[in-house]
Amino acid sequence: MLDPQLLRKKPEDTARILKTRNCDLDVARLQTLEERRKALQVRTEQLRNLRNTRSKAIGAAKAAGGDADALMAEVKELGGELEQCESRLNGVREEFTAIARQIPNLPHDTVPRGTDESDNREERRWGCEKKAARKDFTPVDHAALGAALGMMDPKAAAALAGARFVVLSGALARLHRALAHFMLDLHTGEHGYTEVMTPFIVNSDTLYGTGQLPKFADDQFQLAGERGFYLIPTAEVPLTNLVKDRIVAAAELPMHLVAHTPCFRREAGAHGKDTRGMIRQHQFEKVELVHITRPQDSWDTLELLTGHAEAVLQRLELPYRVVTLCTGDMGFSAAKTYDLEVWLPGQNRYREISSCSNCGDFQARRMRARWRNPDGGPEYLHTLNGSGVAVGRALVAVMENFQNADGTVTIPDVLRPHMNGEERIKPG
RNA sequence: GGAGAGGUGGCUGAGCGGUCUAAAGCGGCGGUCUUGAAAACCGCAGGGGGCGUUGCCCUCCGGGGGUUCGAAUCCCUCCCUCUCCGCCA
Repeated sequence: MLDPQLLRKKPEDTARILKTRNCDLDVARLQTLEERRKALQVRTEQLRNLRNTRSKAIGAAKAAGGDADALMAEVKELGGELEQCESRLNGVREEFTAIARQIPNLPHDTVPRGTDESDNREERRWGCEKKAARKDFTPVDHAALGAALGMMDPKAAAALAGARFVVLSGALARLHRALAHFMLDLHTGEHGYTEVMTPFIVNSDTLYGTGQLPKFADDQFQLAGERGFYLIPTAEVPLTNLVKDRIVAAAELPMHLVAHTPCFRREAGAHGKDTRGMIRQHQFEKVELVHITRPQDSWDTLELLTGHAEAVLQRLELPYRVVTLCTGDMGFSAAKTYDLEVWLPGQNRYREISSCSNCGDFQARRMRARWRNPDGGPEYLHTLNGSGVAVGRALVAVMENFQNADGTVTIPDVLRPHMNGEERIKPG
């Protein structure tokens, strides 16, 4: 959520910036609501003050043994007007917040303006020599490789659950696990993260905190029943919400958290997209990095976080590039996002494998997550998150980049300790 | 699943229809004393919001709803915690 003061005091400026994010703000409506709110709130508080003082007078009169009938009649009448004012005020407030909670975060000054991914700005590339060196045969995609190895079975998964699931087996299942373990070891051992294991089911309040609700309800898997449970779409949700409704001590900051979790997504708007292979699944695993920082530290932290995600790809020797998402391509809660796109020879293109964002105080405001600033009062925290990295897509990338002409897959050096020291995955 | 007990400020914990403007203790901050520290004593301290912003006011006792002139206190409901029993990886 944006600072409501921004919407109240500078609606035009805010609307102009939001326009670059394909978001139209109804400035006139907001101003009307704000005028009504002001008048109603002042009146409501006056009435409440009157009621409180009169009610106390009744108590005092009764305690003194006097007669309070006249006062009681007066306060009863007052209560009627108060009730009316309160309900009108609530109506105005509800409409205001209903609008406010649908508004995306404001982009940082360094974010390129644009409408879609073609306007994203490439920052750098890594590993291109390696990419060029592997042109001695025509690479196939991971789905074909996996099928030939006999270790990747979308048909079996379809029979179990439906489309957009996969069954892995043998060395490929193990490689998947090895990737997750390698990433966790790297982030906890060398990058200083604290490993966290969280619920994979959360309530609606938690999803609201990170911005998935109310606007993106269609992307979530909701569980049947009255409890309002959802499967997490990413570990960003439980990790970030660890500070929900808290005022954390300065000494606790910054927080660096990592979790390996499954992620569940409806992929509601993606019919017919990436139907082959395991690029886009309803269930996938991800190692997620979350930072909770003081406001003054978040921009440096975004660079640090992105570096940690890049380190994963570098150790795996996977060619990639870093792009800054343009205003039109950014996620709802982000102020700035770097995507890491890994090279997939089977598709002959770069595909997203990590997304690192600084959300500023946007999520913190929704979560009421603050810290005690020694120089002042409580202040909203800044939150960042990044994939470090998507495990399923990392498996795809390793398979396609490390494939050999004979259909085998060489195991990257850093994964071999997790693979019984094996050097290759062969059919069998 | 059955039975019961609870959710009050950073923590412990009193209050159970009207000076609650929430006792008291601990912890915290400031001061007195001291070479320094401790002890003792004195004082200050929550979050959110509004407005005519040296100040005044509203709101918050797990969430929501209700009763009442008035609710931390009574009623309904949901959530959470704890104890005992049963079941269970």
